Amino acid sequence: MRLVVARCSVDYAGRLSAHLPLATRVLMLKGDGSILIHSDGGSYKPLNWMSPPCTLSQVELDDDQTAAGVQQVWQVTHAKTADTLVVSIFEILHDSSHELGVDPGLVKDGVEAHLQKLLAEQIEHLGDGHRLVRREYMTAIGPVDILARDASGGAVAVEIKRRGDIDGVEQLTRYLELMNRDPHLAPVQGVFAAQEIKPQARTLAEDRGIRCLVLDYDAMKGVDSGRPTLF
Amino acid sequence: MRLVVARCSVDYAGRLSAHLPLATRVLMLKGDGSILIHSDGGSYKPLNWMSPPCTLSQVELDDDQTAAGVQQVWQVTHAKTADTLVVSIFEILHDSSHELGVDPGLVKDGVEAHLQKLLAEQIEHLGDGHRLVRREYMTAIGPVDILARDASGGAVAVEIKRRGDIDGVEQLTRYLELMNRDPHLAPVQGVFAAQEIKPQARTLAEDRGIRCLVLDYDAMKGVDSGRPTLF
DNA sequence: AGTTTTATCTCGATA
DNA sequence: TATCGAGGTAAAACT
Repeated sequence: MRLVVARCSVDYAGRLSAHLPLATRVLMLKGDGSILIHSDGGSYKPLNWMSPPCTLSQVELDDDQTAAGVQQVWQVTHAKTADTLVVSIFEILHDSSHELGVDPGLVKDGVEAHLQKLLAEQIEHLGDGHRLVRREYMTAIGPVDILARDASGGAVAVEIKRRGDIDGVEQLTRYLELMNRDPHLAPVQGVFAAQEIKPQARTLAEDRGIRCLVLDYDAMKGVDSGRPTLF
Repeated sequence: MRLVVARCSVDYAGRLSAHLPLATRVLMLKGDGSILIHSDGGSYKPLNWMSPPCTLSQVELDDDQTAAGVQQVWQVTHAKTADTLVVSIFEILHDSSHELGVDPGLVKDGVEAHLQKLLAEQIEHLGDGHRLVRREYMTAIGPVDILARDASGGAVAVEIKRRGDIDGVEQLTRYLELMNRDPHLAPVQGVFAAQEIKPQARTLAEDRGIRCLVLDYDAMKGVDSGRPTLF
């Protein structure tokens, strides 16, 4: 990631043509070759940009550009569509590079968070006599969605997904390994709960002694907070 | 404009809830209070953000946060919707501020301009034997989009709109009145060209002897600059 | 100013 | 891999 603050003008030719007159702006050059041109306002959308996959190259200046005071010209070309972005730099006011590494990415909590809340409230879905210990039970490698105790007092760890895939089973397996080393918890029963569980995930889970539980989101919503559905 | 590179985690609560685990990212703080959180990849869309109008405030740390190694917590709250973005900063790797000034903004060759360009290039859409005199033909009350000559040399004035409404017909009528006073041009035939022509506009135009022409933008784009479409 | 349409849309999910 | 639909859509055009 390279951050440049510069007086520049920009020309884009692609799906449409666009031009940015000379002004001071922030240029964000990402590791994948893409570039964003931001002003000090507006929304998250840049004034102009080039999406990956693309390549940036520095262009030789012609006499007109030199006479106009241009110091550098960057040409960013899209690998597939041949869209081009030309940045004419008149003055660089700041220039720094930073190693960011790969981002773990955004975790969206919509239905999944709601499912967790509902199952915690309606813990009887796990089986008769179950009671909630806590949501987001913290372990060294992250929080387990729900920790409960069954009728005989045995620990139950629940991983909740909207769509139950193999990844979710692997995740729960890691939690179970860790939790089963804790003498206060072991033995811990695993429950993989989801609105829909893929056959492969179910096979893997059951092979590992993890119980699968399909949740009916709408039905659980209907008795949300103990208030039965009106319809 | 303040640029910060930091190890941080981010939580957003608004229309949805979202969480960004601890990682190194770029924080762009704009003059209007808005904030963008970018990783070193993806497209122009930030991982997370807050749009203006919003305010940023620094929050006191609680014991848990201090114990976890948090150095600063920023809370950004939207002025209207009360959406909040909480940035927990563990380490600041870069921090710089820059005066950018007001941006003159993007100049776009929009769709209407593009339609004009396309029709000028494909002037045969006006009819066999037509040839372009010039685009943006200047008159005392403003430029006519296209001036052409038909097969017999008669002047043709074209008004182009994306959506052909009565206003456009009135506008063309004024131009025609003026141009028909010019002995070098008169008599001038009017053509009202648009992607879509409203029935009222068509009725008015034809009542005034103005020809209506519906343009197929996509088809015209397909032969843009003489380069035929590949599909 | 409120509403509708567009977008260099982006982005995820699905067949 | 192409296609479809939603988006914290945002932003422009139109009523």
